[in-house]
Amino acid sequence: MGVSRKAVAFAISPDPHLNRKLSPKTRQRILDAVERMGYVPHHAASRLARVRAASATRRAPTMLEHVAMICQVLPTQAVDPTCLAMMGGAELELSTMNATLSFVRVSREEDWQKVKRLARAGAVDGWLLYGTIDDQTISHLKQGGAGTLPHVILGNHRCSRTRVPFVDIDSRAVGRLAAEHLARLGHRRIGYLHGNMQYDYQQRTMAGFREAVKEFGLDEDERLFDDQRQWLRGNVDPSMQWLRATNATALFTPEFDCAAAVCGVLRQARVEVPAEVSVLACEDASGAARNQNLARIEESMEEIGRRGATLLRELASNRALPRDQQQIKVEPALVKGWSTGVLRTANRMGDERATNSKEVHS
Amino acid sequence: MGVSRKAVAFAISPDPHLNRKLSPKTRQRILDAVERMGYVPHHAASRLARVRAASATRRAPTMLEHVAMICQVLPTQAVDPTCLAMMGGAELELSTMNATLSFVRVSREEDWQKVKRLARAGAVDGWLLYGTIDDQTISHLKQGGAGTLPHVILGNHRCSRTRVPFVDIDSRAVGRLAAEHLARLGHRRIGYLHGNMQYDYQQRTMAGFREAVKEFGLDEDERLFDDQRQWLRGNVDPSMQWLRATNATALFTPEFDCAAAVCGVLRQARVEVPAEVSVLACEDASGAARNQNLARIEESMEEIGRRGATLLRELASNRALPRDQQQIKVEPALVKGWSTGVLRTANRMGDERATNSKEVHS
DNA sequence: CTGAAAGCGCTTACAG
DNA sequence: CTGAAAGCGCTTACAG
Repeated sequence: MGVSRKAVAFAISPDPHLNRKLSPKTRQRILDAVERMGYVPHHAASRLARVRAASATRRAPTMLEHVAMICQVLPTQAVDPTCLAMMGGAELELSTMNATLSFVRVSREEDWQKVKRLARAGAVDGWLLYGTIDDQTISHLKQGGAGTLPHVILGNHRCSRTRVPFVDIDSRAVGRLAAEHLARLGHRRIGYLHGNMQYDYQQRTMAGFREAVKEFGLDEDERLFDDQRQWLRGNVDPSMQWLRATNATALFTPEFDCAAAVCGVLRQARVEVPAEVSVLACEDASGAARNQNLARIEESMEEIGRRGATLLRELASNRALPRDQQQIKVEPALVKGWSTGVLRTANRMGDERATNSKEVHS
Repeated sequence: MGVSRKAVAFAISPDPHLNRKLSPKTRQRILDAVERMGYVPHHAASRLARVRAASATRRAPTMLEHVAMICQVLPTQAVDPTCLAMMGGAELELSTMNATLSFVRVSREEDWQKVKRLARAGAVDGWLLYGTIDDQTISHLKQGGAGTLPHVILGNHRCSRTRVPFVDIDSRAVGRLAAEHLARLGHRRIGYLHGNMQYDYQQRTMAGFREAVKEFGLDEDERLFDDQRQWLRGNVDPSMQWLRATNATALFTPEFDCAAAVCGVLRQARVEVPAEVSVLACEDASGAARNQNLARIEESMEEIGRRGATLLRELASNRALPRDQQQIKVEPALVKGWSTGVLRTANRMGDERATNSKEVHS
């Protein structure tokens, strides 16, 4: 080939810094040859050899090869689509850097031994954290000697420390977006069917919604906020009483997979969507196949995973990343659908039957 | 400590064969000391050193340290609770052997490069396969040089080769169990609300059901088989027409998460469960928190993952495992709940209103 | 710019 | 049974 062993090492190195030491043309020639021969460096060998380099230069390795996703969930809670969507996104991103993603479930105290073990064995270069993450989780991570490795929290968390790196949905923007979209369609009385309000994101979503309601001069009426429970249970009568009493012309459901139930209740009550009442949903963007093309605000759990992996790589190579770049908020996106429409002048419920309303379900 | 380096290596080796070379007492003493000092062998180093041993003895390494779960799903299909439940089970089992589980999503043809790379890098000791697995998947696996590693298919697959190792639910037993349970309660006309019947497991479930219907001398009436679609959509009238026409006194819903919709339709039609009609569901055992304590047949996806990991370990250490031990069927379990009851002599629909029927929903 | 050489932290065959 | 020693396949500092 006429190239040195070192040049090959430079070319195939996952470190772009080393790649650049070769001319792009030479590098490509080497990569082609390597590809042709199907050569892949032995993982354990390169990892071991790099240990020396790391200790010689007295800095931690800057490469992100093996990432473990720690899912801290209750022992009973096995099924969690959100978690898998984030894993999918993280794996997608990591695979472009030839890195792998391991899954580590932590339910009980002693499960942290697994994490400690991985760290001490030098088997992991960074952590992604998902689930009920709080200060205690982080201190667990530090204890095992795993704290010298970079970590990023995915999604909601309850850490009080200000410098904890995370990627989450911009929940405030979700609430704002909802109010804005419906306001633009002329709605003034928007019903807000909220969840249990135990979580931060629920509070933030509502705060963003209230802000926008004020900003757009919509009706500020506390009665417009209702618990989603009655609707989820399919209790038609109380739901309809509330709807009539509040005179809401649009409904916003900030929790995933709630809008379908709401539409079901409205259908049973023969309330036409969107002619009489508009419905705006929230969905995970990757669950697109499931929904019924409702108008919705999409929050991409996959994107959280992707961005988490990217952030982790940056933290691995540059510990002094500015704080605002360590705290990433993923923007939600409004996706149009059949279930919202322009406010009609007289679409208080029961005042009229819309003449050319669309069929509400497929 | 007064023990040799070799003794320590033997004691901490993940290979039980080596562990046994020491007296249990000595081994425990060493393990305690190791634990106290928090020593964990460097992963890459031990892996590399073992390469020599493997090539010297001319056999593949028998240890299962790193397992990758290949999820072959459509690019759009990100959310899949079943997959995560299996991963959880596999990770649980693997963690007891100090092994890790990586997640590799394969959606497009070129994603197989990732698998190939992992195999060539010697980074993986075995594969778990999930998703739309067929003969082509297996040949993909073999091509990358990854075929020398053991693999186990989790759940449903379409491989025609007879010796493919897998762990799956015993679907036949699901159908049998349903018919048996309802027959014992005195039911003779059981409605079967089936899915799209595209998959093998759907065919097998129905076959098992038909077998048991014959065995228990229940009514064999083709009209008792109905597509679940009308019920899932909440179309009350056609569903009720079918129910009245068939005179079914019990309904079995073999697909996950279908029974709740069926109960909803019955509630709307004011048909009391179980006084007038019994409902028997199918659920993932780990999704227990979700269901409403319906009578159900539980299929444990987590168990599939666990057994898959165990089988993989056996394959890794013993390639000549008898075929019947490579093909594992996990037994479903009947879980009692409020939604099935003993057949009343006169509980044809509408003949009477049960006097002391239970409240049907929480 | 290149090549030979040391060494990463283990495992294990081998000599004592 | 024990200890010293070779070597796994890489990376990279170093001498040429």
